[in-house]
Amino acid sequence: MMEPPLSPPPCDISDDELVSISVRDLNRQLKLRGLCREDIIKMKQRRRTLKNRGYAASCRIKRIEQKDELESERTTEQVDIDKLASDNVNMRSEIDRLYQSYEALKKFANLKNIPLPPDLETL
Amino acid sequence: MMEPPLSPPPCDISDDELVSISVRDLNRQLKLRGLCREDIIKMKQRRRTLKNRGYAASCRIKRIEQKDELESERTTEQVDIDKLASDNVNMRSEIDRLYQSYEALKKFANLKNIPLPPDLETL
DNA sequence: TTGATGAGTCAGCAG
DNA sequence: CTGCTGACTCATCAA
Repeated sequence: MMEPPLSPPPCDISDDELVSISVRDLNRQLKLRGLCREDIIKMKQRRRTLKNRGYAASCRIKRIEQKDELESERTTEQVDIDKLASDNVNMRSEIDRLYQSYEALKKFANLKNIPLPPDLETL
Repeated sequence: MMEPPLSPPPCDISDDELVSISVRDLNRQLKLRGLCREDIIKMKQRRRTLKNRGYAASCRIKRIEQKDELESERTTEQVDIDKLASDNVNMRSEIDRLYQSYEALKKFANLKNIPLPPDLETL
């Protein structure tokens, strides 16, 4: 987007080269080409600025990724909740069904005047 | 942080005044003070820049709030999951307990040679 | 020095 | 014009 001034390169190193080269090699190149002190300082500043541009981009990407991650975790959790809630409903009717069966047996015993041992009498 | 140049105000309106005043009133003030065309343009640009500063701040705050919101929703969901899972465990043992009781009654009937009606015989 | 991030500036879009 | 947001620059902090 803002591929702006930064002042025209005082020397013919491209941005891509400049950011990827090591400081050591940069110094070597600069000496080799015989740049004046001012130009060397400018070149180093240009390098730092280019690096910062990259850092800013990473920072933005990271933010977006973290947001996406949070959202997908949220979605996953929602799925889990739905599953658990559905299991709960099923179990609740299972409990009811078992309870009714148990009560039916007790009622049957009562009808037939069959005494039950106390430990079977109660839940 | 960067409470920077923007060039010294070509006139004595403070930043706060300048951003809050309406365009209409600003024009009135500018005319009243008899500023030249250039200064008027500069003043309007300064106003736009100040507005942008505020917009940028809102934008950052909004981002943070949205992130916080996502995180708290995530926390809430996690609490829900824990509760549902715990209910689940309890119901599972409740089911087991009821099943054991039911089976105990049947075993008792069997022991006593009491025939059960078919609809009470099965779950 | 390197990398990350808050704040400010500008471009460009949407309303 | 107003407001928002992406990209860039700079200051500043941590490693």
